[in-house]
Amino acid sequence: MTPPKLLDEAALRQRELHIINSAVILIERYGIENLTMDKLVSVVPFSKGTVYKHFIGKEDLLLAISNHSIEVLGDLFYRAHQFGACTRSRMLLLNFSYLIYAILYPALFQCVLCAKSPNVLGKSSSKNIHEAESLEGKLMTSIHGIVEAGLADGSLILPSNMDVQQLCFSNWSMAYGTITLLSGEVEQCSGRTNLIVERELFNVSNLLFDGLNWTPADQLSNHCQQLKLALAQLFPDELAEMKVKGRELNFDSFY
Amino acid sequence: MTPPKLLDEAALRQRELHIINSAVILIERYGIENLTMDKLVSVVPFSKGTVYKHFIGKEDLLLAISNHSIEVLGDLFYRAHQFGACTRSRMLLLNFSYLIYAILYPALFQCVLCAKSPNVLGKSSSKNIHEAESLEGKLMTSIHGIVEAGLADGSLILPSNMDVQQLCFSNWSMAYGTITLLSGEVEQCSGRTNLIVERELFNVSNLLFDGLNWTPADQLSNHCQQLKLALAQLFPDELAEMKVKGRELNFDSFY
DNA sequence: TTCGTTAGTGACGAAACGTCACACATTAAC
DNA sequence: GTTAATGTGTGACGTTTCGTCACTAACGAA
Repeated sequence: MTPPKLLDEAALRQRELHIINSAVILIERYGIENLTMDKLVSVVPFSKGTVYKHFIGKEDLLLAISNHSIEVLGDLFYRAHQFGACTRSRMLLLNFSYLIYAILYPALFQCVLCAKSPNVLGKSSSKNIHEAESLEGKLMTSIHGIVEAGLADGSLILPSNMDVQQLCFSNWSMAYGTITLLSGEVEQCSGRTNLIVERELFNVSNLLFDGLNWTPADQLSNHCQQLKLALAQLFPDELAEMKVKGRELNFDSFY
Repeated sequence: MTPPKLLDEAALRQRELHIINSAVILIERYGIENLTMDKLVSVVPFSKGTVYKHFIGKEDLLLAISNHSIEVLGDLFYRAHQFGACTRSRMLLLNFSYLIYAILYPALFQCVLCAKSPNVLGKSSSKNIHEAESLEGKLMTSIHGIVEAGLADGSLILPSNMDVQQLCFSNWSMAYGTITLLSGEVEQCSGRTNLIVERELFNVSNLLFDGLNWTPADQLSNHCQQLKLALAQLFPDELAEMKVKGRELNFDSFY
């Protein structure tokens, strides 16, 4: 007796996306802290049992959303990576693509942050955990690519005590810290009233690049103007979406 | 009829600390994801109603733990701030005190990270939220102090397009990102197998300081040796505790 | 048509949260 | 000492959410 295959991969995948999208909408509307499986089930044209066929639990669902989000981010990174500009500019663009992402898709960004907590990882399927690892690796390849290009054309020289991975991580952790603390999705507290995330990201990035002697270390006003133009070229749709949302990047307050 | 005051502040505060400490022990043993109010109540010599007199809910308790943790961290920062060394070294020491804290008190560090999520802040009492703001401000004063000292003695010059707060934030976000991503408490995923948190923190800090032209930019091996000695002087108890835990800072793999 | 397998369902039990009606303690007044 | 009034402490209980599982429906092969 041959076990019949009734459901194809594609349909399953599509249903999974449907559930994920519905969950994201709920998160956008009511906040991630109020997402419950019962609410999700009531919104989705499937029963609880079916939803639990796809995700072993609420946390597994969150991780799946996070993975989906990282794919979106990966696309932005890739575009920055292959843009036609000097390597230092491209890395700056990549950092700003991260910021655009955090501002434009706050719910997704939040899911990614939440998915890093042991709370979530500890209760997720190994399948999704592995996928998360793989996807994050993908993100890193864009960063690696820019660094390698910089090393190749001599605009960047590896510090004697660091390898490529460490250098990539420096940039990543810096951008991560800045955006996480200032993007406003992690609710803001103390005296940060005068900090503007786009300006600080610009400053911190350039400080790091200067520390690396990454050339060309343009005059700052040039650099900023250049960034503005490149972003308009690289992420026209995203910038338009931001305009609709009423949260445009503000480059005027830089000096 | 004068309303009688039966309970003094001190007793209340002491009981609150008792509850907080019990919760921390539960988190250390079973993980933050498995902390439940029922378990906590069963461990503590008070009833549920009493516990809920102190904290309006589970999230409020987490924020209270976070606040308590930030006090501990504030002490480490303060010691780094007033150490007798050049300002650049002191900032590096401060960053490392942050790392020591994250390694030594993983449960506390985790609570602080969790408390930043809207999940928690959205359900906490305004009293604790305000306290969180105030405490974080306190942390910042140690960082500010070092920067101001550097500016005063000329070892650090403010970049033309940045103010003191922005400069402080640069260091903070950088250290935050590095330690958060690598300290191992936020569960690690992808190809970070070759990254060693103490080494990367050292590198990223120095890159940032170099970008700022923060003097003296010692020869690296010197700087590292100096760091090791200063840490032993500043945080002898903490380093001893780390030894007991079997997780000593490893300075040998730096080059 | 029948049988075996797979997909889908939603009622249900377990677990956790937070509340509240009540009990107990303390002080003030007489 | 008794009573009244208010502060403090309790844990059983109602509610919400989670995740399961016994059952039904749908489908394909024989």
